Amino acid sequence: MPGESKDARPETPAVPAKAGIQAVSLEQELISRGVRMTHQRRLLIQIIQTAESHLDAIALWQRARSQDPTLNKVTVYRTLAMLKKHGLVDELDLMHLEGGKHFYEAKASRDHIHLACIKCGRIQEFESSLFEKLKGQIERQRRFNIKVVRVEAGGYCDKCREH
Amino acid sequence: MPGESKDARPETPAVPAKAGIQAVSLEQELISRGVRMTHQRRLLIQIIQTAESHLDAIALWQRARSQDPTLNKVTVYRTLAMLKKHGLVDELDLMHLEGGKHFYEAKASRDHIHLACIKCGRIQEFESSLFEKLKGQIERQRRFNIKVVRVEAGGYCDKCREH
DNA sequence: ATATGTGCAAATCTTTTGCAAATTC
DNA sequence: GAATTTGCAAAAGATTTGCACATAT
Repeated sequence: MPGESKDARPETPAVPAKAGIQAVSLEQELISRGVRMTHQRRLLIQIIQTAESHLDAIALWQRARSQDPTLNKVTVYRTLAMLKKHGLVDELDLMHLEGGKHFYEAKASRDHIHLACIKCGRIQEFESSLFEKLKGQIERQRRFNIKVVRVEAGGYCDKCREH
Repeated sequence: MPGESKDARPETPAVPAKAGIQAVSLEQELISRGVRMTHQRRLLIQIIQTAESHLDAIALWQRARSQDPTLNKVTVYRTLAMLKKHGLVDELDLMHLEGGKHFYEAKASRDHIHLACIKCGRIQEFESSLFEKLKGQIERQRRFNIKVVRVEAGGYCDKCREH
C-alpha cells in the first residue's frame, strides 16, 4: 500500500486540490488523476458528497454498509487516506467535542471555518474574506505554501450563550 | 514502546517556549481555582511550561518518568483533561502529520496559528492582527462566544517549497 | 495479464475506566 | 477524616497492517 501510511507523513506529499471541486466531479476528478474506480469507492464518495453533516470513519462505514453489507471498515480508512492524499477531502476534529474522532467533508470551493458549540454540539460553518486575507498574509510573510488550512472555534453558539 | 522512537521524521525543531501564563503562575492559577496540588501535577505542569516543543501525552509522560519513574501514564491523561477543563492548555492536532496524536501547549496570552510543514515536519507559529479581527467578526456576525480557537495550516515551509 | 484494491483477522496506538490504596487539605 | 488523586490492570476506541483472493484497466 504505497503512499498510504505507516509513516505519519505521507511519503508522497498530498496533491493539492485546486480550490473548488464541484460536488459531481469527485469521481471524475479521481479518474482524471488515474485512480482506479471500484464500486466501494464510488459508494463512499457519493455518501461523503451528499452527507448533510460531517461524518467520521465509522459513521461513514455504517452508511455504506446499509448499501453494501460486505464493505469493510478498513476499506473506508483506506479510501479516506486516498482522498486525503489527493487533497479532495478535509479532515476535521471539531474541537474534539467527540473525543479523538476525525471528521471528513468534501473539499469545498472556498475554505470555511467551523464553529463548534461546546454546549449543544452544533457545528456551524463560516466564510470570511478576512480568512482569505489571513492566508495571504501567512503565505507572503512566511513564504509558506499553504496546501490545507483548518480553523475551528469552540464556544457558545447564539442559542447557548451564557447570558 | 511509546514515544517518538518510531517516528521517522526528524525531531521537530524547537518552537519558542510558551509563556502565555507566566511560568510560575500555572501552579498558582490552579491553586487559586481550588485545584488540589500533587507532586505529579507539579512535575507535569512544569514540563509543559518549559517544553521547547509541543508534546503529546506519551512524550510528556516519558519526560515525567525520568523524574519520577512511578508516575503513571493515566495520570498524564487525567492531568491534561483537568488542565483542558480549566482552559489552561490548548490542544492541537498539527494537521495530523503524526496521526491521531494530540499535542499540548500552555495557553498563550495571544492566540497564534500553527504552520506545519508537510515535508520536513517543522512547526512554526504565527501571530496576526488579522486573526484577531477574524475572531471579532465571528463573534459579532454569529453571536458566537468563542472560548478556544485553533488555526492550523499544512503546506510547504520556506525551506521546503517546491520548484 | 497485471497492477491494484478488498476483506478478514490480528496488531497497534491512544485514551478511558474501575477500584483499592495513597495523599492532600 | 473526608474527599480527591494515584497506580495498576484491563477495557474501549480508532486506525493500521499482512496476506490471500478478487477486480479494474
